[in-house]
Amino acid sequence: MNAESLKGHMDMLVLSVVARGPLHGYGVIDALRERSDGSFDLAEGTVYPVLHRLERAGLLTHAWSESTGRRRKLYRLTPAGTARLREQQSRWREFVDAVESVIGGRAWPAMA
Amino acid sequence: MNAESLKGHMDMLVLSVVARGPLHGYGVIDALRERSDGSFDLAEGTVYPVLHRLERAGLLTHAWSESTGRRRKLYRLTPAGTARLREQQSRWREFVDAVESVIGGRAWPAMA
DNA sequence: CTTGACACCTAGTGTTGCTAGGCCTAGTGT
DNA sequence: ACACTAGGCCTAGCAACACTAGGTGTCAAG
Repeated sequence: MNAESLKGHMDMLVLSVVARGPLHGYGVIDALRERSDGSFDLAEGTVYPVLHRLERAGLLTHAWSESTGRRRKLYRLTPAGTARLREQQSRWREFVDAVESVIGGRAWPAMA
Repeated sequence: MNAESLKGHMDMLVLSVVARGPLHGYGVIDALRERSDGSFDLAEGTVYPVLHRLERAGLLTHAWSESTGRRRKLYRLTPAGTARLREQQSRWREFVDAVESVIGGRAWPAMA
């Protein structure tokens, strides 16, 4: 999957998977890879900065977990995060519709 | 429409409208605005660099037109541009599917 | 004779996802 | 004992990109 296509949509994707239940960084990566059927196979260096940014923005909070002896930073949505997710999903629909109507619309046989 | 969402998709959008027939810069802007029903209302400073980049990449060529007394740079697709457009559209489908299955998919496998 | 639409252009900015590294612990070989 | 992998966290710097804010010039309308 091309890197650039993700720009501007990462927040929504991360918020989406965290919305289903508390997750730590690695868990977010796994969830995105699995739910996208392998399409989104992100590096840690991609995901961690996103989590930090979202937390700084007040959309996520974290709590440390040591249960397994391994330290994990479990993130979950704040109410603002839930609201933002809903908003971004509706923006996403509009975006897809707009793109589809540009590339999809009927036209004279594309030539050249 | 948020700026960041467009990243990585501009090329496809511009190629798409030019594929319908030769267009100059302003024409591209108009076409995108109209076809997207106002969602994509781009500034010249956004579109011109894209056209130049696409031409440098061999996906577009231009010819000057002076017919109306106004100089216009009419762009059209090269064969490579047509191929790239097709490829990007199929990538677009995959991208949309991947995103949808992340945000849409049903919640955690109730998992026993 | 100024205003605004049309038509072109570019240097610089801010955001963003990625690369490439680093640190630490737990388990698995050998 | 030692190496190696996987899990888990992190950040500095890079490159791409869309946008801002400016510029030049023509033409029609008031």
